[in-house]
Amino acid sequence: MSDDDLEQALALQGRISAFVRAFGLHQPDRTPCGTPVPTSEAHAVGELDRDGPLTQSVLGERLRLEKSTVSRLVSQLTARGWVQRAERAGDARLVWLELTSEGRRAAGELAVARAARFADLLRNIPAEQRPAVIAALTTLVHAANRQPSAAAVSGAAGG
Amino acid sequence: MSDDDLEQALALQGRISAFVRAFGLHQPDRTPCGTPVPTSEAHAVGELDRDGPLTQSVLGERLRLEKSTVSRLVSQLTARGWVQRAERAGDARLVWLELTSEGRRAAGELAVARAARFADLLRNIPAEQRPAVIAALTTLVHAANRQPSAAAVSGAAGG
DNA sequence: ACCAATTGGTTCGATCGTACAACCATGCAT
DNA sequence: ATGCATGGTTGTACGATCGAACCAATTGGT
Repeated sequence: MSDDDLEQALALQGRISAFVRAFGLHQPDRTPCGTPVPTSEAHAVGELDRDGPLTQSVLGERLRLEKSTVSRLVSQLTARGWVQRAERAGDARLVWLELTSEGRRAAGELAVARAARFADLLRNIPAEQRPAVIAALTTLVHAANRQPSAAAVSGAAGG
Repeated sequence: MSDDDLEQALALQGRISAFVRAFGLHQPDRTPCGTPVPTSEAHAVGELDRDGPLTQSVLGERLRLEKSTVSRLVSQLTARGWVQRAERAGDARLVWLELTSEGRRAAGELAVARAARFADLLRNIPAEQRPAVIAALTTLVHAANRQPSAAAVSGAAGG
C-alpha cells in the first residue's frame, strides 16, 4: 500500500464514519413517521413493497441478514399486521412473504417520510453537485459489493 | 419538492441504504483485529487517540451519543484497560479520559486494521474516480452536519 | 451569603439489531 | 433408502443506544 493509498483510505474511513454519526445512522430505533417504526422493519417492508412476494431466505439475502434474524423480523411484522406468511404450491419449506393492504399503506407512508428526510439532506448540497454525489455513492456501493467478505469482516467503519 | 428532487432523494436514500448493507455497517459487533473490539469502543478509542484527553461530555459530542451511553462505553474501556478516568485541578465534576499505554497500542492496531479494510474498498474503485468519491463524501458529511435535527430525527436510512 | 438553575456523570430499565448454534422438516441425489 | 443440502424456528448472547431519575459540583441572581 503506497502512502497515497493509505492517505486515501484514511480519508475514506473518516468520511464514512463521520457521515454515519452526523446523519444519525448509529441510532437504531426511531423513524420519522406517525407510529415509530424500527429501522430494520422499515427496510424489510420497503423491500417487500418494491419487489413483490419474496421468500424469507431471499429477503435475508437482500438485507444481508441471517435467517434467524429474518425469521424474527418477519414475526414482528406479522404481529404488526403488515406482512402475511403464506404457502404456495411447490416447495413446502418455503415461506412466502407478502404485504397486507395495511402493510402497503404503511410502506407508502414510510417511503414519503424517508424521501422527505433525504430531500432535506439534498437541500444542503449545492444543486450542481448532487449528481456527482449520487454517482459517487453508486461507485461506492459497487465497490462494497465486490469486496470478498463484506458481511464477514463487517463493522469496520469504527474498528 | 419537484419531481426531480424526489427522484434524487430516492436515489440518495437507496444508495446509502445499499452501502450500509453492502459494507456491513448494520452489524454492530466485530472488527477485524486480533481481539474482537466492539465498534463503538473502537470509535471512542480512535477519538481519544487522535484528540488527546477529553472529558466525557466532549467525547459524547464527538460521537453524538447521550451521556449515559458514553458513561457505559467508558466503563467498558476502563475495564479493558485501555482508558483511564482521571481528575484534574479545576472543575471537580469533569471526568477526564485518557488512553493508557495499552490503549494507545490498541488504537494503533485498530487503525491499521481499519485502514486495510478501507484500502480494500478503494481497490475496487478505479483510481481516477477515488478523489471524486472522497470529495463527494465530504460534501455529504457537510450536508448532514447542516441538518437541523440530525440526531433527533435519526434512523431514517431505513424508515 | 444563600438558593435556584445548570452542567457533568452514573445507574436503571427498556428496546432494537444481530449473530451463532441446535434443531426440525422438507427436498434431492445417488 | 440413506444421506446431504436447504429453509425456517427457537434459544442464547451481545452490542448499541436512549430516556428518566438521581447525585454532586458550579454558577448566577438577589
